[in-house]
Amino acid sequence: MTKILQRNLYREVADRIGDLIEHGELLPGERISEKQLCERFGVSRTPLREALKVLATEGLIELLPNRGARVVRLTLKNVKDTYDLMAALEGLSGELACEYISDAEIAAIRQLHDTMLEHYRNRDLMPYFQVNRQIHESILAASNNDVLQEMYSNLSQRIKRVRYSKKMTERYWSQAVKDHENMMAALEKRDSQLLGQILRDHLCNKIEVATLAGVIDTEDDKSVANS
Amino acid sequence: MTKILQRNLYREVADRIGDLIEHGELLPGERISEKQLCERFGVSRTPLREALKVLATEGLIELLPNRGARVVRLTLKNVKDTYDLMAALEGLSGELACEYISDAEIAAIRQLHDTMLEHYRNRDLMPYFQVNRQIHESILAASNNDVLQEMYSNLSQRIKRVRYSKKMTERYWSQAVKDHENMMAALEKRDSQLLGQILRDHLCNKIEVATLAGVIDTEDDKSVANS
DNA sequence: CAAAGGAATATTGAATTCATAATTACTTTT
DNA sequence: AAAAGTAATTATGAATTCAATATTCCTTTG
Repeated sequence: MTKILQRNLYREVADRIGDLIEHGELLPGERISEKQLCERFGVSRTPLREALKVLATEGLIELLPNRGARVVRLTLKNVKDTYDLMAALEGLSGELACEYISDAEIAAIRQLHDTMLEHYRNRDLMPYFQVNRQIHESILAASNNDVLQEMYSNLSQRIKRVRYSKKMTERYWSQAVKDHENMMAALEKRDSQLLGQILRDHLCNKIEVATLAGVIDTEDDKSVANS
Repeated sequence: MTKILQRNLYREVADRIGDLIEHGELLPGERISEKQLCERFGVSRTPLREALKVLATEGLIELLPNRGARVVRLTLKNVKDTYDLMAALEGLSGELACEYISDAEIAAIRQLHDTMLEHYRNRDLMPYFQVNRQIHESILAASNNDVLQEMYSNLSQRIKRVRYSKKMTERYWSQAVKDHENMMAALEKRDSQLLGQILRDHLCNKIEVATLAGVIDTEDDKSVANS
């Protein structure tokens, strides 16, 4: 309901629609009413429609000519494809990071790594996820490849809705931690090939069909809960 | 000058502006005049501005608030980053292709491969490039990953301007052909790890700084020729 | 009562209009 | 004549208006 009065209106609107999608206020398959969103954001249809076109390009919504916009339905295949792609990108980020990363940056990641282990020992799932994400983001940042970061960020956006709803079994979790031990070792040796390989195969980058079955968008217009 | 009268106007306009960029009619750094393009395409500013926003999202142009749009300047780093990324994507496409490709599809690629060798023997550069591209596209298609294909296509678009202006030295060319021999063998064995590795390291995916120095966008507004 | 047809309504697509910021051209001053 | 300041012009940003396509709701017909 808060009125937007910033410059780059279309980008602002696009971001806010993105938030609505992420938080499940706009459901997959459901028609997106331009009028409704205009009123909600307090803008005219011009910047709103620009935002819709941008979001369609980013792959978050799809535009049906003369029949409005709707949130993209995340099929199992779609999510699997995205995971595969993100794994490849993470692999590349690891390879490049080894070439460019400074000792200080490695030390910072080592810090994060140890913190994460602490959270694992305490079985603090949410803090674990948080620090885990920070580690991967740090490696990505160290890759020194802007295009890579942009692409990864876009893919991340697309599946945010379903990503962190994974359930962690004990076996799964301990394997993920082992992967991270190996990652850390490879990074400290600056072994780009090895780190690349580990990240490409890293458990978190491999989709677990079973764990996702429950959060994938269903056939009918109303999606299941996806918090 | 041909008037556009199709539906999905903004997409049509975006594609045509993309063509103008590719063919060097719009130069990097140069300000893009909305009025001029509107007159050229015979459309109003509304769909044109939508197209500009989409092209900015696709990374072909950049929008400066209140100061218009301009074609993205391809720096050496930018192109290198894109190449690295595309190499990783090709690697993934190879891995996935090995899992999904049919015997018939392999046979088709073998055909292309042999044709390409013929062009190499005759030193027919352009036909060689053409068939070479077809091979890579076939593998990409066989990967059965739509998200991957979409992203590859976007990256490809971004650097089309400078991509096929590479000069081929004899040494470079013969190595590229050797790579292809190995690719073909890995594919026929459906050795996903091997094919992935080969494609990631494939010569054509590694930027040759020297060969690109001449075609990269320069500092001044007028770019060098890029045909 | 179900299905088909057709007006009424609502929604989208695109042009136009209005407001505001940037650029250019023209003075004025030193 | 060069620099600075100011008016005129132009370009961009966003709202509004107009046109065309879908959708809804009601009537008609079998």
